[in-house]
Amino acid sequence: MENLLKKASLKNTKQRSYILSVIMTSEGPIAAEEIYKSLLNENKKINLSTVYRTINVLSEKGVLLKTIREDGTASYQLNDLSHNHYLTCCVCHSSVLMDDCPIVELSERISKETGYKVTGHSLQLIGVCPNCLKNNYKK
Amino acid sequence: MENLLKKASLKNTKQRSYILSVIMTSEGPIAAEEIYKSLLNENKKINLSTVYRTINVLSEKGVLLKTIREDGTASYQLNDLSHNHYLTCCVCHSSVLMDDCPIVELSERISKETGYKVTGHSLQLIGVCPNCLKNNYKK
DNA sequence: ATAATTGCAAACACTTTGCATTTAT
DNA sequence: ATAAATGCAAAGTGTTTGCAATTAT
Repeated sequence: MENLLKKASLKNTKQRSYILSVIMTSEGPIAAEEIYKSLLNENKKINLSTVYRTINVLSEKGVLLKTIREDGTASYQLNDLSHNHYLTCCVCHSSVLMDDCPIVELSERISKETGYKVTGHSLQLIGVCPNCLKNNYKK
Repeated sequence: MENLLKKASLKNTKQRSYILSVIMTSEGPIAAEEIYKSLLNENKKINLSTVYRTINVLSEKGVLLKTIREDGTASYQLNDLSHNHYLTCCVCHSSVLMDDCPIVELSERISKETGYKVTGHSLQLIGVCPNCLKNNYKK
């Protein structure tokens, strides 16, 4: 964890390690407010701005992968090979996590085509869940 | 265009057709505010709320594909086979359009696995553009 | 020592909502 | 006729920012 911070050339503060540990133990991509509340629950005092600033810098540095949910809130997870994406129902807004990511190969191809160094991505599938299908798209 | 509205069982109002025509002639995914300004430029009077309400309902009905940009603003395009995705630089926030979409096949597989009817997706690659690479990630 | 980070409060930007009026079916 | 859509203004929500105080190197 200190490694991650060093790699990003960021100072190792207790707030940052709190934030990282929440992200690392989270089931899926997690939003700023959720990180914040999770820390308050553990009696780790922190300011919400600090959470925002930290996840921003970490995702700019490529440590975190930023995914924006259908409602526009940003969520974050470690930028490793085993990260997840959501499939979200556009009727009832429920989500399921998909268990793999199809973008890895694509990234390399696009890198060559554009000259960009591709460091991450945001992917989310939208659909209608079985339940809403059954109820004819009624909420 | 009236077809699209009928398919979504929505009334055919002039505001809606204005909005659709802007989206159809746009280069890539376009945001609410941009649609709004584009219409004002053409002296088509419309309210920003109407734009928001229209694109929301159209994307819920699967007519539009909603993509959320790295800054959290939602952008919209027709949900057809030839839609585009962005590759955005996380340092200077410049974007390029990628010229195809790798998600079509994935969608079918996920449909079978989850029971969801997959109606769309949001994909965006994040990276560092050639220029920012050259400047060592400095803005 | 000093440059980076944090907390706080205030500002911001995008988006949504309630309600009265207008419009398409 | 009536249910849906629009305009307006006001509120909401997630996020960012300026600045003084604190902290890691």
